[in-house]
Amino acid sequence: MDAQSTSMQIPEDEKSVILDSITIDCVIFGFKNEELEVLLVKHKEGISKNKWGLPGGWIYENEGIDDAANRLLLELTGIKDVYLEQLRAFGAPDRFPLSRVITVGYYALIKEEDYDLKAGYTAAEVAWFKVSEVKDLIYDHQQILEIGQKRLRRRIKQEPIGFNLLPEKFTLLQLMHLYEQILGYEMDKPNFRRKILKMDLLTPLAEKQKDVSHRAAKLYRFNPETYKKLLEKGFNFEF
Amino acid sequence: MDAQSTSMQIPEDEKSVILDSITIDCVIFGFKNEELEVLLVKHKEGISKNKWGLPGGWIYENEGIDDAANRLLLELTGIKDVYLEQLRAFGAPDRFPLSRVITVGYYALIKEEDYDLKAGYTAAEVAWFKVSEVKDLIYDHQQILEIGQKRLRRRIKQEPIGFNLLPEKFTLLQLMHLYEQILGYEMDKPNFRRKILKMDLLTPLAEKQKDVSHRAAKLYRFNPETYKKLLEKGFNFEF
DNA sequence: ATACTTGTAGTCAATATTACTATAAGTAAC
DNA sequence: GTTACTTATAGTAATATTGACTACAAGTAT
Repeated sequence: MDAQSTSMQIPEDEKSVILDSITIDCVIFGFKNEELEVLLVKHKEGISKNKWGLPGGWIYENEGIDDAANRLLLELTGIKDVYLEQLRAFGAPDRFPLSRVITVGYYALIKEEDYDLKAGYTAAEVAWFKVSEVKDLIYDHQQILEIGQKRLRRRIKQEPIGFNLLPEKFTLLQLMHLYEQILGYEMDKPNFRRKILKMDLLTPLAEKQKDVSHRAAKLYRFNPETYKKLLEKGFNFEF
Repeated sequence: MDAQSTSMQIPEDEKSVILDSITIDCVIFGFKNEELEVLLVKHKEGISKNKWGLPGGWIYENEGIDDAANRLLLELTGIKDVYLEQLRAFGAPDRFPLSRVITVGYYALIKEEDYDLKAGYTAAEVAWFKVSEVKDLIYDHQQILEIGQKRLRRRIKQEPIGFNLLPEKFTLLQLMHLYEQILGYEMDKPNFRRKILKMDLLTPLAEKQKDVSHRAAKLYRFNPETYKKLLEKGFNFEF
């Protein structure tokens, strides 16, 4: 979202407290039906009317950019304490056609189950899209999305951040599918299982999957203590 | 370098063509005498007079931020085509005391031998410092430096970017020392040699080291073709 | 000639990876 | 309930990698 695209919505007296040539845009990833998804908003006004783009907004003058990104995310999705990391600044001189605006890209990982579409915008304006099918976003948002995907791919190989996309309880196969989806290649079930279990990162639960038409798999929970230890020591999630 | 700190140096008629609340700051790494170094400049005017900070500057209104970073680097060091990558935007509301300025951090790797200190500034204003000894930089530059180090540490484990810090011809031990310096731990010589040679990333030269008071080591050159192949396929530089 | 320093080669046990096969535990169809 | 089907989970075996070493080569300095 860029300054001019929706500036009519901002009352005059509020304009003075936001920075006017820097915006924030968020790539919000979710995972549903074995597919990586991204949350997009449809612009209502301005030159990008009726086109889809990344959710974003302005930074208040007394607010840090990370704080601004967290606030925008809360305003949009109604959830807080999500995994959120800055991608980088995007500043091609012609990235926004009406004036020189630099945007700071962020990417977030959320559990789709926790998220209620109606919390912020109405359903007509915001929706999940399969990442693989997204195209023709406004401005340079397609590029920001790509950089976000690239970052996610890198991160997931070194930190178990994938857990932010899954429900609390999940099966090993779900986790493996998440990895396959993000990394873009297939894996071997027994090998994946062995490697991830040896890391001692998952806590097995007494529970099992329900309502599946085949042998129910054991459910696991992510073990944050081991995660911390592994982070300090450094490790490799390559499969 | 922030807007106000040296604003007196900019003629009035040039002010209009730069962006006024965004700057660029560069962490320029070098490697000399087995130590990782960083290039700093001493501020001459403004509130940070006589204090050391990262070299930086403004972005022209018709210039992309990556272009601006490359230009600033050329102006400062006289060299181009260096390894340069954006770190991220730094935007704490109080990072610059006089006004709200967001800076975009970059980090560069250069071969110190290629660099002539006198090309840009005079020797009194710019100097190399051992990274381990740098402290009390202006504003949030200490943080930017740390983030730069962290990024370098990460990158060097996945891409052989270390070559950008070494001279064209180098010995295996020099390369290993570079890794040790950046990663902060010691390595085993025979094992390092074996692993890196197997990657087929180095081209052995007929030449040997000169003027050393011990057995001269063979010199190697970096092989860019293998590098490309390895990058596509993905690999691990962990030692 | 000897000590000393660094380069380079090689060894070997432990561990990890890869590509599998095999079996267990369920559901669904007949 | 027996059979087919699906997914879960266990195990195996060849191969490659790692990590901690030893040994020796090739120079310099005394």
